[in-house]
Amino acid sequence: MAGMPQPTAPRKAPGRPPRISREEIIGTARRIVTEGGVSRLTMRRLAAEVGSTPMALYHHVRDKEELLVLLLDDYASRTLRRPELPDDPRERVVVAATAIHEALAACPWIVEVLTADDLMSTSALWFVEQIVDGFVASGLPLERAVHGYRSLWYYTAGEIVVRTTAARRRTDDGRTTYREQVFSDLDPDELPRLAQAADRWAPLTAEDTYSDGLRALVDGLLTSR
Amino acid sequence: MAGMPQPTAPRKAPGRPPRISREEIIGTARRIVTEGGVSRLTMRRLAAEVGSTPMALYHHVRDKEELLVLLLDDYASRTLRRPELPDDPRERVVVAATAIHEALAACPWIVEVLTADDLMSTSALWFVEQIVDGFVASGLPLERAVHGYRSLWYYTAGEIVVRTTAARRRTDDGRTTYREQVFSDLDPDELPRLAQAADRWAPLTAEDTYSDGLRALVDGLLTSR
DNA sequence: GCTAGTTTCCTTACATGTACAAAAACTCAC
DNA sequence: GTGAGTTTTTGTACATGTAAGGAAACTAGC
Repeated sequence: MAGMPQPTAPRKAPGRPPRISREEIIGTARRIVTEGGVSRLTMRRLAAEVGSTPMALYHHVRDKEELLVLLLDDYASRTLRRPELPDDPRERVVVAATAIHEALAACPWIVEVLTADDLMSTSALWFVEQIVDGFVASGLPLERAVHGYRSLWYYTAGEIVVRTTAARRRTDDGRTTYREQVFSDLDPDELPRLAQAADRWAPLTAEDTYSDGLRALVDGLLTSR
Repeated sequence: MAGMPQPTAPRKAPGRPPRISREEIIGTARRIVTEGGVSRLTMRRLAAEVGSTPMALYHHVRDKEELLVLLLDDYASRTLRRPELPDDPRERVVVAATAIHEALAACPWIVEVLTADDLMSTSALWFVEQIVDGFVASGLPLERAVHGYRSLWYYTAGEIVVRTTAARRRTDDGRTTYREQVFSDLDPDELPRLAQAADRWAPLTAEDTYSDGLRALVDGLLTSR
């Protein structure tokens, strides 16, 4: 039995044996991001850190965007913890959506990836299941339940994308933005409500109203017929 | 009167006279985008088309992102038409939000810019006013009305960003995505609802349910206290 | 005219994502 | 062993956004 192939794997695959793996790439990418932020994550740096060349990465990952999606899935799989769900199906939906939102809001990089059409990390599927099931248990037909989940996802992804981008713009530079300037000279005759709210606009839009809107959306989805 | 400065402008500004203007830049950028899509819009091409150099653009525009924001405002100002608004304040909100959504959905470039914290083109302010006013007229205090508008914006921006990105991914390549693959082998015991909906998932999520979700959100915002 | 000051523009340079093609490292059939 | 086939890696090259510094074109004061 001495001439046997490696005991761990029969070793049949032809071609040049890989020196790096997708897992290694993702792990190193995660380290780079947690250490220095997502802006430090370049294909060249990543390649250097795994001891390879930039183009070698492209045999394990289609492009940088896919790498970020994989990073998001990786992140979700290791931070998403299933919460205790209440019995009331409506509350179940709210709690599951809030859990997703909290996890995503805590990792504000990957905003670009949030534009994925779904949160389809395997570990996130449980949450999607709970939401859809909560809708069904509340009386919605399955089709409406899926649509309801979609609406929640639009709202959740939109909230995070909009808020983190706004925050990024604010820290980028202290220059008066075009938008602030628009608000300073409003015509109270043409736009009375906005003029009325003008000075309170910035603090108002800075408030965290995610759960308010979420509850409203869930309520609306469940009562409309 | 022969030695007078130009009749159009007294000409007092010191410094080298500009050869290009922000308006010219935006106009040319709009032409490039409408002719060849947003992918054709590079700083170098834009500079060439206005007869200048790339870096000269940066004296009229902070960076490419600001250029895109300006393009969006430009687009909004010339395509947003104020619709007839119904008397019922709730319907007013729905109609105004739908108008914004339609205009934005029709121009799927600028997805990146949609992540702006608001739609603050001057021409869009009227719509924001109608939404806020509709909420107030329905009995919400101003503060809640502004929050309501915010929720609508999250939902609307999220819908457009998610949907257009999904569409882009689909046309990019016909390869089986990771997400499709996840759905093909679901454990019906752990995720019964998803397994139940699995084969219908793609068509279901392709349906346009914006107005359903919008109505639900508005209803929820108006009935919750 | 000349100099100083100001604004706009241009040249050069760099970091980045990634296309393309060739080289390298392996398996298998002979 | 040799050659064909396959997969991974590498080297080179290009387009892009944009930072940095200097040149150019003007005005105002002398």
